[in-house]
Amino acid sequence: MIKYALSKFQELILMSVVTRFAPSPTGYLHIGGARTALYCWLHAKKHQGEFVLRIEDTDRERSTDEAVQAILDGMSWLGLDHTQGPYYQTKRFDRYKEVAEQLLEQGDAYPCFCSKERLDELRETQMANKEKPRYDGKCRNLTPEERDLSQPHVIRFKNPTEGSVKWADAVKGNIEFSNGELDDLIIARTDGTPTYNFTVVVDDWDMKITQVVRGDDHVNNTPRQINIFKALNAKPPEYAHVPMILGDDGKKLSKRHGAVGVMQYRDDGYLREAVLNYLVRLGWSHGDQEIFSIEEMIELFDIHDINKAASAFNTEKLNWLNQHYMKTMPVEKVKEALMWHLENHQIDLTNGPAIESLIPVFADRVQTLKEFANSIGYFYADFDSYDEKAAKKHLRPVAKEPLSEVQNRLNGLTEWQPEAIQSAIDSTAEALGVGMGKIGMPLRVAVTGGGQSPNLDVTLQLIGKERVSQRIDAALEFIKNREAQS
RNA sequence: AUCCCUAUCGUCUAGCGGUUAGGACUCCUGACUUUCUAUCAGGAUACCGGGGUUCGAAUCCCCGUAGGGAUACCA
Repeated sequence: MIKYALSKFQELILMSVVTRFAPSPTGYLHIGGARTALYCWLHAKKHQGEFVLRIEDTDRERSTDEAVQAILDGMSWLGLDHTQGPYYQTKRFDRYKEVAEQLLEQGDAYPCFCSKERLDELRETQMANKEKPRYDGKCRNLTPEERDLSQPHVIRFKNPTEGSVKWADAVKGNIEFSNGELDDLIIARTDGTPTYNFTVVVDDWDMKITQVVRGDDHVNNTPRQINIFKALNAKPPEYAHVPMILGDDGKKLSKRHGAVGVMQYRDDGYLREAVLNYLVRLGWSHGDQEIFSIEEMIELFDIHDINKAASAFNTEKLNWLNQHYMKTMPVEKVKEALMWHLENHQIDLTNGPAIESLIPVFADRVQTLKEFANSIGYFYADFDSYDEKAAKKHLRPVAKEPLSEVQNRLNGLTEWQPEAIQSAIDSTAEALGVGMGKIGMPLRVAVTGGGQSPNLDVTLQLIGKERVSQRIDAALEFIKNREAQS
């Protein structure tokens, strides 16, 4: 007990956890990035550590302010708040330059004067000879006299040629690369701007990142980065390379798959709780548990339990989770998320029942908030036409008598409550000697305009007594007109 | 071409040398029912292939196969 408490304590002072999410602002925050961000956030939260947001915008051609905003929006919608940053790499150029100088001085980097043309040619010959394309080190051993720094040049990192780089990846396990596979990568371009593999190392080092959680497309960059860390005499962080997310069809995620930007999920009517729960379970698990509150995620999450294999995104399961949360979350919380969609659908809440009373009755019949907003129009506004099929089937001359009879009984009610409404309907069916189907459906179509709705008792109650009576009148009128036409 | 990674129901996954291979989504059947749902109860479906190691392999090793990633003055 004491031993445990002590080690826990030591762990805290010895290495307080710092994770980072480091997207490049070339587009919206996509679902794969969101999951990576969630894992980073969870790991930091679990260990009461720091979560750094860093914008990797060194590629000025492709980075945009809109994309930065989209990423910020996505993160904040999901509630993945950072404790540091956002840092922008473009604001740290001086620092990168300084470190590059250091490497140059140490002899761990060198200027390279090879032209792009020569490099392209080199690559082509190597490909033709079925070799792995890589820089041949032409400028690696130039003498100081041979280096004319007034000429255009890049700076390359002098990668070790012998031995290998290995690390224990938190998700993939032991990985080893032979240095012979690596070449001397460019750390500064001709215009002096730093490149990715270099800035990442400097930043992860400066920001004291303890766990790098990122997409597994970075596995191949890791040995290069570790070598730079070594040259800088710095300790590399722990790496956790999470596999990518595939589309519904098992293919690489792309625009074809529809909702790939995180904000699109909000627009499509998903609750952030559902998206988070879905994402955490996609590629990570804790036994058989499917439902995780944010608190449970933080408590139970462990980067070592992340799955090694890529996983396909399954909208049906997301839908199920979304409905689950609509059914189980406090009504107030659901309402909060729902409001945006109601405004979108131009539903005037002043002209109908309290939206809170609709949430429990609709939560178990729709899967998204969008669908929700789409289904409740008749509580707030009169409709000017019926669903064609439903009307054809149920608003027929035979329905006239049941409709007027039930209207009479409903009008006579002193108490407009589900029980009373239900008994009015029941007694109508009984009095006329017909089944429920003969009265229920015409009534449903009359008051909702369509063939689907919650139970009639609550539906009628929520629509309101007066409105129900008016709509039955309208339905009777509709039937008469129809009779006259045929 | 080379290097790296991966492989359990259709999908997400549990499993970490001995299990009737478990759960969830989806699907099917039944119950409930005035519609659509929801709910409850059943059911179907999986260890990529081949070799080893072992008394015993989904699990460890090797070789294939398939998929993915990387080999940029992108990140």
